[in-house]
Amino acid sequence: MSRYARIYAAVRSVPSGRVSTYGLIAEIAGLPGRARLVGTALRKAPDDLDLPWHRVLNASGRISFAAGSDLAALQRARLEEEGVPFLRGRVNLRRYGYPARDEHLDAALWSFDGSL
DNA sequence: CAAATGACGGGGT
DNA sequence: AACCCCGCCATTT
Repeated sequence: MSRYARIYAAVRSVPSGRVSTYGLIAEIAGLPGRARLVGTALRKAPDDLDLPWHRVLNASGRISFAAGSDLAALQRARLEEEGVPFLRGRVNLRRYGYPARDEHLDAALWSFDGSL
């Protein structure tokens, strides 16, 4: 399985109404420390894959697209649409982050491997 | 092949 | 919080 395929699978594992981060997605995909690669993979992702790319934020809970850009507006709109609120331009990862503190990373890894 | 680029992240100021 | 700076590394010039 290619690195991109694992990244896409990890992105698909983020539930609606929750958000993850580039770094966490990389870790779940078995590519620790390669947050930038997640961005590269999402940029190159074919549209027909229908990935929930909008659920991936940076480590500060902020949208990584330039403020005011169309993509930034779309990402925020899609997140708010599924119940993820923004406070002063950022999402509270404590509440909406996936995997949450009690949903240990090991558990996320396990379910990820099982849903391949 | 060398240099630049970037949907990142962490540490320091 | 807001910057700045630097390490990271696959991709693209």
